[in-house]
Amino acid sequence: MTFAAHLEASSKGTGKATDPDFQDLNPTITYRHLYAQNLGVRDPLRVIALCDSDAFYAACEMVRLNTDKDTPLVVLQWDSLIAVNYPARKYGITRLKRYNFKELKLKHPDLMVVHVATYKEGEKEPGYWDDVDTKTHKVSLDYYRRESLKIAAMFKECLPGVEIEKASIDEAFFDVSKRVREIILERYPYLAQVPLDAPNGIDTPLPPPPPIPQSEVGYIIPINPCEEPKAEGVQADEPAVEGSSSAKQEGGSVFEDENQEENMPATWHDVALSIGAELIGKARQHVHETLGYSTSAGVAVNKFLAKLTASYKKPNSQSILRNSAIPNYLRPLAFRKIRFLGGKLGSAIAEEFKASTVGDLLSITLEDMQRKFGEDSIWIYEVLRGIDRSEVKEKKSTLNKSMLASKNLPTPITNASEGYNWIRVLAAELALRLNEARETCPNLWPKTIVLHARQGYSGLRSKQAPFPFTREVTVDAIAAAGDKLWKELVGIDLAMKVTSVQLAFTGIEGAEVGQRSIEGFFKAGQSGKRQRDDDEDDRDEFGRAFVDDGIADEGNDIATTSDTILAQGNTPAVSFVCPRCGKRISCHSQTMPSADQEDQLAAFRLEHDDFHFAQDLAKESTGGLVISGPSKGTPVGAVKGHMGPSNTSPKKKKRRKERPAMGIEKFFKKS
DNA sequence: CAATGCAAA
DNA sequence: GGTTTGCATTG
Repeated sequence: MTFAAHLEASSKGTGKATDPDFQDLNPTITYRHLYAQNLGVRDPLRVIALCDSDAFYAACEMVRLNTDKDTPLVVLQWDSLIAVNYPARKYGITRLKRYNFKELKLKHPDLMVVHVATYKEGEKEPGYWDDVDTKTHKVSLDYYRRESLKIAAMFKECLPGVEIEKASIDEAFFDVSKRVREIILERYPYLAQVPLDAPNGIDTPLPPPPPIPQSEVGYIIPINPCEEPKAEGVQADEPAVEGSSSAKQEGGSVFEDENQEENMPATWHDVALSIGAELIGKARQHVHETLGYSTSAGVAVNKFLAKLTASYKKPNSQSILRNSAIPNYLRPLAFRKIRFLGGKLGSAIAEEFKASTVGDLLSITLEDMQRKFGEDSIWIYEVLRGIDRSEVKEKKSTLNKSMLASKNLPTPITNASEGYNWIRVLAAELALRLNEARETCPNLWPKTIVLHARQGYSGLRSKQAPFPFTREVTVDAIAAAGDKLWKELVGIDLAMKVTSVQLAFTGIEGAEVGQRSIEGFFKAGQSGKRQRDDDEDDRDEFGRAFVDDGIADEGNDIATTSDTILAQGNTPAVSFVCPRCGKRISCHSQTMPSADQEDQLAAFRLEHDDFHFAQDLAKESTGGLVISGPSKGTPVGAVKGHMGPSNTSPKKKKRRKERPAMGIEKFFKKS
């Protein structure tokens, strides 16, 4: 085939992309695109997947109790259902309704009803008790968190070279573009070189994709959704009682489309999506086989569409949304189903434009949208047209930045001692969770502790305080800090009854999981960074000599020490000088044991190290622009906003500029 | 940094 | 609906 013919084909043969509402869904893909490594969100071969666990909490309990896969099971939290597995949905059980335990058992003798694990007053660890009472117990989701971590780790292992962003306890986004690109080049080696007769060299469009049938990669959403304008399953909570979705389980290998040509890849991006789906499908299968969790996935060109696609068919299946199918898929969709449009913003938009579907909003111009909802609502405009430039950003560690233990009090408490009692329970949970996290990441500590409380009908109010670093984080220490906050927040006079108490750690930082331990860290700190090469006379900027304190191990000329200086009164200090910037960082405290000070210093050092790392990254992407001077407290986040070219996410709505006179009030009112 | 609010699962 | 989490905004 001549290239003139290719060009002809790529401009004319894809008539579907001419829909004026949906442009850019079928960009020409050239050899340059195929070879490029850093196209990021502009990659025309981008493949993103979202994978979520089916009825996750219920699945966890099934694994824990080793039930048969067909056992109907529900998870209870007090009197409400928080998870219903698919076999149980066949009974018409949904999460929304309220049930009581005995009622359920009577109606369905074979139904397993499990109450979530709870902390009991006084008990050190959560457990599955049969006498749960919201007055004395507190829910524990620890088991689910751990299982979630296992699944994430397995996905990571199965998918080398894939960016993974854990989006919640049961969901993750995958950017498989890189790996897919490699596979395309392996499978279609004739693409590895630009043909000699290519008219535009590397900017020549690729030849047409091979007409291989894509069969085992998942359900391909048709371009023309025949007699089913609304995709079933877009509603997350829809009970699977109808034959519709239960009849076609294992959708991965079943096609209802009689038109086989529909399933032929029409573009190289379609091929890429199929390869991405293969990768995800294999990983999902491995997770299913080894951990026992079934999942559903969506594969599409961006995060928002992947997320939407994942709910097309559940459970235990995956779907692919090709670009050509986007317009017809989106138009009838209730736009409130779109991520970040499900809340107040979504209802404000619905009201403003008297709209409910994506199609209803396509007639709204960008200008109108921005006039009503601020400059940044270009994000909304684009998302309605299938465009989403947000990146899949892998978190550095799987550790969360905050840890919250909370308890709602159906029977409000009226005296301080009850308050302290609950704080102890919450503190016990936090202690357990933090210390567990420290098993894999020893130098981990929360910068602050926060207490929230709701009194009467007012909203949540909060008080926070710095949380000191200690080697052992004890229940007592946390509870003491919590009690102090309680006094500031609610005082001793409980005229207003307390209906909710939450205790949280925030600003949790430390090394990465299983990466650098404290010892390893000192080694890592010097490797790769020259500077202090031959300077054996270790002196800081004040000329004080460093003393080896035994922490840094043999042959290690690291600038860390427990020198005692008397800079601040009589405060003993532990300090080090950064070999890169010469800054001295020290830790002083009258009360802290010196071992703890050293640990804290190690953490400071790590943080400082991270700062340099972040700064190096920033230099790469800003052409050497230094963002700010290094300091003890500068977190990795300093680089935020400089990382990607266009990481447009819904984040903030309106800013700086004058707020539009109209529309804003109702946006902030509750619906 | 402290406090509050929004959104999501 | 209850229990988390993360993020943005405002002071």
